[in-house]
Amino acid sequence: MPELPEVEVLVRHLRPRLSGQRIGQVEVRRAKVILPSKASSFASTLRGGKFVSVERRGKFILFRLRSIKRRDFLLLGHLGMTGRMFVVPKDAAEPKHAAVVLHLGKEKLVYQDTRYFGRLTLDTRPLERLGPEPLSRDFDISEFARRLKRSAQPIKIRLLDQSLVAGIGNIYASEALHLAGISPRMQAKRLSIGQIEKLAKAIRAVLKKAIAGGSTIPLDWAGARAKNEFFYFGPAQNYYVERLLVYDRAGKLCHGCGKQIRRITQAARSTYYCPSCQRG
DNA sequence: AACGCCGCCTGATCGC
DNA sequence: TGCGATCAGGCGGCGT
Repeated sequence: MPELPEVEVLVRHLRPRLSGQRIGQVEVRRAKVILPSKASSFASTLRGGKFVSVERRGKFILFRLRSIKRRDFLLLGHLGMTGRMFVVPKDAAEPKHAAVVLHLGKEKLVYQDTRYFGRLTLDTRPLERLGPEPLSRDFDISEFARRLKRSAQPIKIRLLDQSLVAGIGNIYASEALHLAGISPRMQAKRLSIGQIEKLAKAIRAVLKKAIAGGSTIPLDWAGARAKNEFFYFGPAQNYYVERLLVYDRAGKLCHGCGKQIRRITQAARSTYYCPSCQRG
């Protein structure tokens, strides 16, 4: 799942490749990903627009564009479960399930999404619901604690709520809880202040480390040819999946204590943890 | 208002 | 071997 680190790595990759480029023809191959815009208005709004900046907010990609009339507006991207973005030469073959193609002269930006859960849209309302950025100063521990204190849900489930903290998904929720030594099953309101502080630190540490390690996202489509395409990072040196501590490691040994990692299901999602290192 | 559950999608895997 | 059934999972929407 593309989460904050994957999106950050992708944004850093796209930024120099897109800034200053002007959009020509706009192809919407799968209309649902641009909802609620209509294909015609989406295309006419984008056409002629110039990329001014590429930023990240939570798991969203913010493309700031400047129209011919020098009016700035945002194009919002979300990768959902299986979304990818590639800047490739204009004549390059396209991957299966290319949902939107923005032509940029000698190149093109391809938004590909196997399951079409993602978005590339002019509707910026989803940003209003987001909680603080965990890697910025906006991430306030006392507010984090206050919100956790009023929930009886397991902490793992709470961490997936984007209005609590923006950008954490299924992978890094498990990873952060492991690093903090907290059981994913523990009710949010039962965490001590000490545990909450430890968790906040762990969240930041895990996300930073994943960004530095290149996260788990393939940026180079030509290189993404492994059996499980998502877990292949083009240039082999940045292959962060191998450094995940618990995620997708059921039955394998915990690096901390040597006992087996366990997989459980919470709210219909897989959670991985070490029952020995993460008690409570 | 917190919380559980469904539907959206496709591809991988499972069961017969 | 082949083919249909099942499952995964971010997130919005809806009902309680």
